[in-house]
Parts: sequence; structure tokens; C-alpha cells
Amino acid sequence: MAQLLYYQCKKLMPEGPSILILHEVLKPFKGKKVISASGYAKIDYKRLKGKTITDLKTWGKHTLICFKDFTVRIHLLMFGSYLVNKTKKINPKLSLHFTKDDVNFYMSDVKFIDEPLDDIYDWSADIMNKKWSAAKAKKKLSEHPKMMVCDALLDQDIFAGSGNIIKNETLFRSRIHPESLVSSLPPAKLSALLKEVSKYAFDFLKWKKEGTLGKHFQAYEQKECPRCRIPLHKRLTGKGKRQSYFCENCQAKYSSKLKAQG
DNA sequence: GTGAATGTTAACAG
DNA sequence: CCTGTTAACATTCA
Repeated sequence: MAQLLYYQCKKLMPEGPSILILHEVLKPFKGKKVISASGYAKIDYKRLKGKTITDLKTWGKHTLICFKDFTVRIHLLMFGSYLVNKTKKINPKLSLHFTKDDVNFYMSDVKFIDEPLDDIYDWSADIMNKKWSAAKAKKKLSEHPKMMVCDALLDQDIFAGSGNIIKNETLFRSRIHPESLVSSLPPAKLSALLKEVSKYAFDFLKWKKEGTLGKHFQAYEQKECPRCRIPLHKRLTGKGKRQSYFCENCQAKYSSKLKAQG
């Protein structure tokens, strides 16, 4: 655990790939006993005292610290962060104290899960899980024909782990306008999208580890289309009103009227 | 100093 | 009851 004595992560970008990095940081604590826990999360800290971590899992943006009969779920939300064997000036939301190490989570949503994880998580929805299923995502999309793809790519029940960066980069790379309707996508386009979202998430992970994530943005926070060399549009899109960066020229908008109502 | 944002949900209004 | 808006979150940065 020596390499974890000092671990700092400033810009988290807490989408699925960053949570996998956190998972790697926490992995050495599997089998370790929590001596005590503290923080300002409104949870029963006594419950963690003396308990051994049986497993560490992730589902989308959820970090899951498993114990024999329950799980601690941590969500970094927008601004969450974590430190191992180091503290910030602000109080941690949750600190886990081990014999030799401390793990601190800041500005996170922390809660206990009492149900078996398999009962509440659809692992096939996680775009970075081994069980990720494009076929199941396709089926879920077919149940929401009027949904815009920009909203679909942020829907955690369909694409768990995808966030606004993954949304924008996936749409740019598969050349789909964010306001396209899911039911209007030609089958080949839909397949390309389903493939790209998972592929880009793993590229994100690789680039994040290298520290080159931003250098590889093609649309997110970009001013100009790298293909057309014309200005990119930046606008809030979809029901979720989240920022989209897109090229009107090379990202086709599929929004032909739905036959009857799909 | 200001504003915007990688995300989610409770609370509230209509 | 359903839908949409707002605020909140010991943040960080351009």
C-alpha cells in the first residue's frame, strides 16, 4: 500500500471511468478491517466499526464498499473528491480508519445499502462493466421512442456511468446530433452509438490515467469542429438542459416524425 | 470576483 | 398524481 501513502486527485471528472480509478485506489483495502469511521454523513458510524471489507465494486458512478451484510454506497456527485492518508482543511463526509491508513471522502453522497446488490443493480446497464449489454440498452431505448439521444446518454438506467463529457464525445464521434430522437436513428447509427459509448469510456479511462483526457476532447469544451473546421455550437439541450457541444454540419439530426406515436 | 459545471435529489409549485 | 423548476452540496477553474 506504499504507493497509496500519498494519493491526490484534483480534477475528478466523476463519470464512470474516474470511478474505476477510485476503485483501483480502494482495491488494496479489500479484506482490511475498518477500525473506526467518522464524518458528517448522517449514517450510523458504529455499524462500520470492526467490520471487514469483503469486496469493492462499482456501478456506473457508484462506488460500492461491501461488508458481510450491507454495503456503503458513495457517489461523488459533481464536486466530490477523495484522499488516502491525507486530509483537506474541510471536514470529510466520510473517513474510514484502518490500522495504518485513512481514506477520506469529501462532498459526496454516502449511504448504506441493505439489499443484496444483485437485487438493485442492473449490471448490464453499466457501460464499463463486463456485463454491459448493448442489446439491453437498445431494448430500453425502444421503450422511450420520443427521448432525445442527449437525454438518453445521461440516463443512468440505460447508460450507467455516462456523464456529460462521455455524452458529448460519443455523439461527436458517432456523428449524431444531440437532439436526435432515439426512435429516429437508423439501425446502423444506433449500433455505432451503442458501441462508441463504451469504447469512449475506456479511452477516457486510459487518457485520464495518462493525464491527457482534455487533449483528446473533440467536442466537449471545444470551439471548432476538428473535422469541418467550423465553429461548434454550444447550447443546453434536452429535458435535462445540459450543455451540448456539437457540429451542425457533420452531426446528422435524426428527428423525422414518429409514425403515429411509435 | 464571477459564473459555470463532471450529478443527483429533495422540496415545492402548479 | 404528474411535470417542471429550484436549490443545495464545506468545490474548482477559467
